Amino acid sequence: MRMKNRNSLPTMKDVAREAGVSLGTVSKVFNNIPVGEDYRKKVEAAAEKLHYEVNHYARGLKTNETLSIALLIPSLHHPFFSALTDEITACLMSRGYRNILMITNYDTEAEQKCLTLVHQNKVDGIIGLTYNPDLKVDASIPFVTIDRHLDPTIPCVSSDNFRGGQLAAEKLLSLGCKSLLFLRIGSDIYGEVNKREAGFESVCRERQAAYDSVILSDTGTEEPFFTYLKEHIKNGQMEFDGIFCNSDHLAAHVMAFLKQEGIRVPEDVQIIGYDGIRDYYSGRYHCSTIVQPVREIAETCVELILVKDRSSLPSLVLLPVHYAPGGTTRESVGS
Amino acid sequence: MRMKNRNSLPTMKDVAREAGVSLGTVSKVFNNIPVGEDYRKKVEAAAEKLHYEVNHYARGLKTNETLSIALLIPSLHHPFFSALTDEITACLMSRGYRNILMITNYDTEAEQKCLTLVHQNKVDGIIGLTYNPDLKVDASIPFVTIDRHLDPTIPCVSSDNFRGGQLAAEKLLSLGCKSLLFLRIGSDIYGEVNKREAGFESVCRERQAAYDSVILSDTGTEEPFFTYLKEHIKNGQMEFDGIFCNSDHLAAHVMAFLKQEGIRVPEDVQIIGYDGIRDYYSGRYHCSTIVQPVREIAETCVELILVKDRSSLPSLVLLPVHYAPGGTTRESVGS
DNA sequence: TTGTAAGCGTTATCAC
DNA sequence: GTGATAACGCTTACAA
Repeated sequence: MRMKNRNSLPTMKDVAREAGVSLGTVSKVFNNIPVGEDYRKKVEAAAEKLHYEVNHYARGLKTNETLSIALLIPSLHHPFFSALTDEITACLMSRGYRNILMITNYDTEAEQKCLTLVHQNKVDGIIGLTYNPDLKVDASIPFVTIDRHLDPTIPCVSSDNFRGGQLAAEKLLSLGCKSLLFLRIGSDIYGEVNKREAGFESVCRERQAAYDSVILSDTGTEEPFFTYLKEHIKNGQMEFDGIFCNSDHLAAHVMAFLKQEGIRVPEDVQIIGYDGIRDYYSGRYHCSTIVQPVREIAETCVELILVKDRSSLPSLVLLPVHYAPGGTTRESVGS
Repeated sequence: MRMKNRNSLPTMKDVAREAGVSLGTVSKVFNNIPVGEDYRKKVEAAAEKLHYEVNHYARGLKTNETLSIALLIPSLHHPFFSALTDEITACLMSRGYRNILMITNYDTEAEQKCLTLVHQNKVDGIIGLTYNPDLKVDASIPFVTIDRHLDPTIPCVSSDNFRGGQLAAEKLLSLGCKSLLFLRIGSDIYGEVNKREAGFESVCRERQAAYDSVILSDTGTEEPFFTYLKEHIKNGQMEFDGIFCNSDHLAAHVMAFLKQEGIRVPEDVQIIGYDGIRDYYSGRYHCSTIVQPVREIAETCVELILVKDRSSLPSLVLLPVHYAPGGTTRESVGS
């Protein structure tokens, strides 16, 4: 058996020689193209013997298919992002695709740079959870976004944020709250996530419930919330008795502040967050929350990115959310 | 300008034609091989105009370099794994490499299967945090493991587990503990992680402190610990006053159990865990803990995997840990 | 220096 | 159904 010049691996040519058939036949075997049964056997035996594996790079060069998808995600420190990444990766793998992971660190420039990197890599598609409102994406490569709209031709997958906001308001009201508050901090750019507020407010208005909302653009500090909250504490009594926070993360910070101010949760004020990722250590939710269907979001992204005919894709797919109690609401009271 | 047959992207040939130079010259420009200044200018202009990007697949086919590294990790739900993955990915990207992420789900077969997948993909190296004790790895491809030993020729990167165990014992003793306990649950196969116990015990013996330890193989339940602990509670009083848990995760479960039994932490018993990943929501440690240097581990893995001359690699690299109080120890007492 | 041409390991199009 | 052979887009001797 001849060794190739490099320390290199066997090629189809080697398999062909070993099996005593032609190169083309070997290729057909590995592409499930009909071939005489005896030939197939010989090829398979030879491949086995040589430990042959098809070279995806050579194949990709010919077919323009790489069986790999790039995922752009801001960070894996956020449990929602890491859960999403986990599910997307698993889902891709189960379909024979590889995930090229790119961490963008919430940096709009990094996002754009990743796209050119990925472009060089000739991936078959990109799934992106990004913050750059005017990300320049190459129309020639399949793209799916999570929570953000980039272009009407690019499908966006998200949880049903509007419904989530409604659910939160409905729940707080049914749990006996009389005066509601919505708190949000995050990116200024418009995304699906903004609809949480709209859903929340629609219920408040419909039921003629008192409510207020405070929206903070993402400056890195929640201080303004605390200033606001402080102004609304009179005689150690909170003016609001139900708070819907845009995320579980924000809810955690608000709870820490309230504790420090001597306001009890859920006795004095009930809180609902959004995301619904369970704490890894305790297995519990961090707070009562609107749970995002992480797996369904992941599966939908993967399905959409792999669709061959991209002429008639949905521009938006909304996946159902549900409410889960997590100790920051008084479930026994209302329902 | 001629359009290629497919909807395809410009190639070096196109750039060469556009710039009025030869194919080889274009290649040289993109590989930083000396070329006349005026030629370089022309090529760069043409590339810019055509939005040319080099095709990594074609290049990889020639050079046998793919600029991509595969990472095998059990899951991203575990905060330590997701933090590690985040850092490794960022580190790879900063060096112009891509991360092909593979989730193995703690499944030894999946681990092996990933390796063949990755083999096809012709990655330049593999970083693996795996559980399969007899993983068959191809010696021809650079490999670095985290926390496990596969083969003396394969570098293993880990935190200094022995020192971590020592630190935990030293800390508990200096905080006034008289009777120590070590608790561990996890994979049976021998890895660096096992040294936590040895370090802990070495200090206990040296200082002639009373201690016991309970080791559980990973059957999915911590019940036996609780049975054991229960047996050592007399009159609502715990026999041990200092517990070192193999992980923060285990510490969390032990704490939950103790709370349920009416044992107070840290008043009655002090607890130290291992890992030291801060809670994303509160920014705090989950417990007093031995902190693993996640970033350093990531950087070391990346450095080792990219080393060209693989003839003289260390077989083991231990990175320093430190202790961090996290509310489950009585810091004021001892130090 | 710059251009030319021979592969890298596949797939795909032909004749046979 | 099978076997040559020409691409795919690039790197790299080697020739000019």
